Amino acid sequence: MGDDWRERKKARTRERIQREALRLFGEQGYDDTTVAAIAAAAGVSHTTFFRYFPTKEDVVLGDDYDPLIEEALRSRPRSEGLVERVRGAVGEGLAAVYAADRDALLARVRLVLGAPALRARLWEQMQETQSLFERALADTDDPAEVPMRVRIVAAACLAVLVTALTEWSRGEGGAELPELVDDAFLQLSAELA
Amino acid sequence: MGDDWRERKKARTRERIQREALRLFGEQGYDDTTVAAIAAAAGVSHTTFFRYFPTKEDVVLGDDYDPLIEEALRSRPRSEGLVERVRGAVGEGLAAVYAADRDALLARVRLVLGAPALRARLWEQMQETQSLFERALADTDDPAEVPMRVRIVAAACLAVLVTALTEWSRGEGGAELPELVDDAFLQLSAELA
DNA sequence: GCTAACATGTTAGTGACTAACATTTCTCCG
DNA sequence: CGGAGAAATGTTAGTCACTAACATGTTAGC
Repeated sequence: MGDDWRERKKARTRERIQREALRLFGEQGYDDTTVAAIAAAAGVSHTTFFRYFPTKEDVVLGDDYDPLIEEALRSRPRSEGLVERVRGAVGEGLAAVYAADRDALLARVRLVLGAPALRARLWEQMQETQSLFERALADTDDPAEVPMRVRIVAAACLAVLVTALTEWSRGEGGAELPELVDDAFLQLSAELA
Repeated sequence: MGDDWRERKKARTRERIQREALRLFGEQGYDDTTVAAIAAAAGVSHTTFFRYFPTKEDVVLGDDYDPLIEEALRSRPRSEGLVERVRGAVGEGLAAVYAADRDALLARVRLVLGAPALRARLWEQMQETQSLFERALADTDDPAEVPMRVRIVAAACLAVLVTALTEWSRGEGGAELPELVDDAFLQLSAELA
């Protein structure tokens, strides 16, 4: 039971660090906020910061959307085309996240796309997401079994997704994300018909 | 005329730094090679290194392929579909580079895809290439004028290109790059027809 | 209360990168 | 030829992300 208390305390510390970090990033920008400053604001030492977040980028980039999307992807009927399956699954997963966290999500996307260091890490993270897409679409767990065709579609879909996210983050409150994403996939399909 | 000599000397120094860097990267890996070691091997100080290359990554990532592809893209007939234009232009540009530099290119691609830090920068560079693709395809110089449809296609095409490059770099000498790239574009088109 | 586990802090280091200033190396002109 | 002035290079010292070693505190369970 003491473990519970410990875990709760750690979780609170983690959240405090993240909250202060995001606040400072918003106030002075990502690059101009040092890890030392975040640690100080959260009342911990910089080593503690790194014990909770392996890198400065991880404070912003960590999320758990992947399992959600994988689940949605795997449960799509195989009768649909590959792009169609991705479009459906992403739309589904997105709707949930979007309804709950729209504003926070927008702030985060803007932060990430605005800071080169974060953008770079985003791509790296996307690579993992893509690998997950591929395995889900190819219905396997072994990356080596994924056929080229599926890899190509997965790569293209992820790229389209990022394009929609970018558009959303730049938009002046005009279009909403789920709609933008859906449109983007449709336009990709339309282009080649 | 003295300027000529100066420029030539600078060019030689630059090449010496790059050559030593690539050699060391090959021997001990990217991460385990410090800038100080590269500078020492090239017989310069580390500040001089940074005067020639703004970052360690730039030693590997700089190339001049973009203007080549832009030229090829802009001179394609507008009657073709967007993907078709990209496929043609990339194929054209690639053929030239490939014929001259195949082995060096392969080594470079392997190095980049194998080192996370380099991979991250590659995406950043790709973003610029994508912006160039978009403007060329949309026949404009103003990024704001590029329609969403073109942005989507450009993003998808770049993603497909990288997928082909990845496959090539992993391949055991099997398929050759121009062929892989061409196939990849065709498979993208086929998927949506 | 005592002790062992665990979280945190301190200190010192590495490595990429920058800025300020000193030094060398040319170039060009008188 | 020789010296003024520019351009390239070196030296030094600093910042910042991140790591490792070790010390200190804090809690858990007996």
